Amino acid sequence: MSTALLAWYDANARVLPWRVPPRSDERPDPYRIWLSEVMLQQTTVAAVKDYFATFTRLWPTVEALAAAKDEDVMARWAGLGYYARARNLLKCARAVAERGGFPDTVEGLRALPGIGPYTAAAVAAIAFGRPETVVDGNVERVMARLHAVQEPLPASKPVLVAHAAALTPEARAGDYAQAVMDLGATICTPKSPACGICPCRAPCKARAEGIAAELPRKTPKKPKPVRLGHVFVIRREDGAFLLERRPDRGLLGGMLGWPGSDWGEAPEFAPPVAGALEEVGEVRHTFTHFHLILRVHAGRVDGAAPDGLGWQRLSPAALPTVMRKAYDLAATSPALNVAGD
DNA sequence: AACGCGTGGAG
DNA sequence: TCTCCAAGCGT
Repeated sequence: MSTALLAWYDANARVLPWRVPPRSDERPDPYRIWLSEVMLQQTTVAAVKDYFATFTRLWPTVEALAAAKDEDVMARWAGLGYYARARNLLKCARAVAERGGFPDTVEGLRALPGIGPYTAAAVAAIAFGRPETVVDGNVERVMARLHAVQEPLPASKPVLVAHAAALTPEARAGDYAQAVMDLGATICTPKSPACGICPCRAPCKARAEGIAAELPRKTPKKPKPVRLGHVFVIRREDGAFLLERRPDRGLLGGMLGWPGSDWGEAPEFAPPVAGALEEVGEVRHTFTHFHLILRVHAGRVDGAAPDGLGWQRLSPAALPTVMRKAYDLAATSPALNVAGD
């Protein structure tokens, strides 16, 4: 099994910016492997590519990243989502720089901020050649199909991990891990797997039973409630905007945002500064666990910034997506007149 | 253990 | 429009 998969990988490995081709003499850079793995947590390759290029250009080494300012790293992460990753990325980089390099064992890696079972195993296997079992969503899907596991996730996870461990080879564990992930991304896909060209079709039980596309089963998710909120996009005559730095914990933690109401059924709201503001419309955005309708108020106002808020020049790219949507709407309205002067 | 935590693309 | 989902982690 693992032999056939490695042979397939040798011929079909995707070319990725953080990856060293199979059978190459080049050793992967642990920093780049770690950075890519953190960015790829619950995030597609397509979404990660530009961010990876920017981060490695600005901060080519873990020491450089460790020396970066928090606000710069958060601004560059904006739009990628799951912002706790960026906060933990910095904590981790500083811990690694302090100790003089990445640990080369799963136990050492696992102790670092933002590195869980998956990322620790992936870095240990890919960057350090250790025979660790790497289990991500792809591996779960491939194992569920190979062994026709009917039990739904997440209850079946321990069984899938055991199957994955039984198949992990001593040699080339990093290539093997990447091979399963490439297989899951290109052939053993969630919706319509290409079983006809799969290097693992011979031993695959789900394929034999004709139920590959139905596995892995998953326990149904809860419906998402709809919440309502109000934000104020306020611009001063000199072009500065009134912004807040959100607290480190919770939704959009550590990111820039527009001042406004809580988000709920019918939240109270009041402008943070007095002046002429008008409601310019609403934007919709879906988070992991709720839908949001955000009413956007905008205007040009001067005045002292209340506690917790500050006037600053704005690069819209530094905003998380929901806040950038509000900005984009406000920027097209006469109330803000961004283009007018 | 179950839930909170983003986003954009595919179907 | 809507649901699902993509190389998970922290609490």
